[in-house]
Amino acid sequence: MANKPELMPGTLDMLILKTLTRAPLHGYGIAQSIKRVSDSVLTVEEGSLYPALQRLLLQGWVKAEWKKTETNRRARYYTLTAAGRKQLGIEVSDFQKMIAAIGRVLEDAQETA
Amino acid sequence: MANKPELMPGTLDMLILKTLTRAPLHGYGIAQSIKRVSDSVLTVEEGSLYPALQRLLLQGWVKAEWKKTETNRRARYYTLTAAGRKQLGIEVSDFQKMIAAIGRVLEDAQETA
DNA sequence: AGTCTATCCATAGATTGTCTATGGTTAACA
DNA sequence: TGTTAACCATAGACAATCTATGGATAGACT
Repeated sequence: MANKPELMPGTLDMLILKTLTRAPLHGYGIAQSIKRVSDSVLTVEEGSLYPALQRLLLQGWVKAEWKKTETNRRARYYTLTAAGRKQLGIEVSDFQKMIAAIGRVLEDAQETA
Repeated sequence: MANKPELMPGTLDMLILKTLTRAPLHGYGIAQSIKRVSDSVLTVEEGSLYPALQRLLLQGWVKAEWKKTETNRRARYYTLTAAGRKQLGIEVSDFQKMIAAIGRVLEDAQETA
């Protein structure tokens, strides 16, 4: 309870998949992108990122291949698969449903039973 | 990965605290209220609820007392404390910040680096 | 009288997903 | 030469949820 999480549990896979809709990226780049786009509110630690990528690979939602970066380094690039794109849709929809429901609880003044 | 969670991890304490801003309630009633207000999207299982209430008690965010319900049953009523009210404010604010950040990632078309 | 359902409490153990901590390689630059 | 940033990855700790279990009692129905 001492430290605030930098991420909402359960949303990481969705964030990664969404990030990959724009272009294939390596792990490090994914983490940077999420941080940048979220104005540094969301920070993906490497200890969360790489296990998550393994999960996504296993599920077949992304595929990976080793390449060279523009800076001449060896890196593993991840690409969204068709199944991954579909999964992203499901996750976004579930997420928005959840958020809306939580919103109803937070905003509710006095509901009628 | 087979079953979707009925709750977003990390939001339960907030939902409970919010529910108690309207009136003191017993555990069972809290769960019912959350379910009702959220149109059954959010379901708090008893195995999540009671441990959560213990946490909240320990933190001093709620206090409890045994009473009789209108239906003449023995139940433990929880009341929000001043500290709990403050904590709720913090959690809501953090939550909204997170949601906004996730929204930026999900909506983003093409950001400029 | 007996049984069923809903109301109410609570804990134990499994599971999941995050975190921290660790350890490694290599390009670029001071 | 050493330091930093870019990259990969795993192990183990930890937190929060779930499932499963167990119990008690009021009220309705048979």
